Amino acid sequence: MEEFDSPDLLKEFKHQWDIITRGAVDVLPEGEFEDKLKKSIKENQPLRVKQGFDPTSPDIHLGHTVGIRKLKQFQDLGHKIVLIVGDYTALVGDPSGQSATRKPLTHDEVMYNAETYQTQFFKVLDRSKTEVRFNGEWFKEMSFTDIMHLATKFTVARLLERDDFTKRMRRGIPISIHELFYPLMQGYDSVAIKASVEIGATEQTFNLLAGRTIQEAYNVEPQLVLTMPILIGLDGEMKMSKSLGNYIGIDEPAREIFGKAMSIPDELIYNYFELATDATAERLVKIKQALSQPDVNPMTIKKQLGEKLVDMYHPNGAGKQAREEFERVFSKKQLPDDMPTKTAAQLADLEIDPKKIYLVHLIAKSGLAKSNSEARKLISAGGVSLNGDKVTDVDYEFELAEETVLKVGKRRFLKICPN
RNA sequence: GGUGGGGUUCCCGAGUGGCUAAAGGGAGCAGACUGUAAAUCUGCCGGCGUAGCCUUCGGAGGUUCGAAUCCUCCCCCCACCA
Repeated sequence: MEEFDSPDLLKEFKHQWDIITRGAVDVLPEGEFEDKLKKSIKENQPLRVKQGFDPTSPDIHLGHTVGIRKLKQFQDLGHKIVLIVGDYTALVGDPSGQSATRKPLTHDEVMYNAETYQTQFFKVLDRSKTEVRFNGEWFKEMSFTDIMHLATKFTVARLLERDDFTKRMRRGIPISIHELFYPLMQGYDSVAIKASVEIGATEQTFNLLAGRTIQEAYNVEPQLVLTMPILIGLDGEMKMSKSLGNYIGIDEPAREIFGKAMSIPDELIYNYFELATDATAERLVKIKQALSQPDVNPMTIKKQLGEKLVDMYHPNGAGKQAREEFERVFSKKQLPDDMPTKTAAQLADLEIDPKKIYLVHLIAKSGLAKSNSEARKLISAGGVSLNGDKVTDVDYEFELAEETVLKVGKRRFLKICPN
């Protein structure tokens, strides 16, 4: 244990420790973590806190923000944040939590995603205090000998003992050799940037700990590991992920963020407050209490959640506005404030004749349905209306004479006007 | 390397020459009821201006009037053997 004589230092440590461990699942190894933090404070030497993101999709969602917001807390405490954009690891694909090999991305896709990632990161983090590194920086320099050397640091047995691999083996789903390299690559990132702490979701525990092993093998002081809970997606079952489509993207319009928040199962309300918002400990206690009272409709609290989430990623006041709009559109079944609009000329561009609009085409070509067949199904299911009048005739055609509002399902709108 | 068993639509899984765009379940979408929650019920659930066509049963060829189904080669998974 470090000697910690000054009460000021001790107070600072307690303050930091409290913030850092809040919401975390594991802090490994605990004693070592405390010592390292104390040393950092005493010597005024910030920790290098790392988290990596593979730019496999263009959207950062609330699931990612669980880790990013933890980074932000470290940042606010004066520590150094190092974001790794995994341009090379993305080409391999992290097998964590995967039931099948990820499909490889092209370099162009990766670079495009990496670009949009960065702007999204800085909706939470302070750009000027963040170091962003692409891991291609070191991987593209490695020779085959270097790679083989890296591969000697880990045994097959250790890699295969992971749950993800065990499950895949048992179910007869292929595992490619290159996927075994993922933890090694992630670990080597920690060597390259000399990470002192790495953050990740609990499913990352193996990779994070592998980082320690690799660092030691390369004579770098092993990093500390901090794991955060996995945020459950909108379906209430699976982890939030882009590929499952059960996510709230931080770049989404206010209305979407709010609407999606409203669609989560009630049991997840507290969870979202805790993991995805900056609600204070006192606020969380109040929320928990309110949710346990039978006379409180969880919907009201869910609305607070939606409002909060919108405010985090949109200008102030957007949350309230989104809530009001939601109430207007869904509770009172009125029209939204603003909706996508197409003029006669724009319709003509879509090859729709404003004088004789074939409803099926209008729905499909304006993107309110994926295909004509889909549009037809929606019409015959009674999910389509024009100016509030339900249309059930699949062959319906009409002339665009006045401003008309097309509604498809509960939440898709399109306004079309003659000029 | 050998022998045997497998690979079916988003997922699981039935189907072993035409009746098969392919049973059933799950997921999803829409409708009713609601709080865009849950539960329940109903409909849809490859594409095309709905008419027959086109695409789809690991991949590529072939047999046949006709193939998810038969043959050949290849790829992948599993079991046992080496």
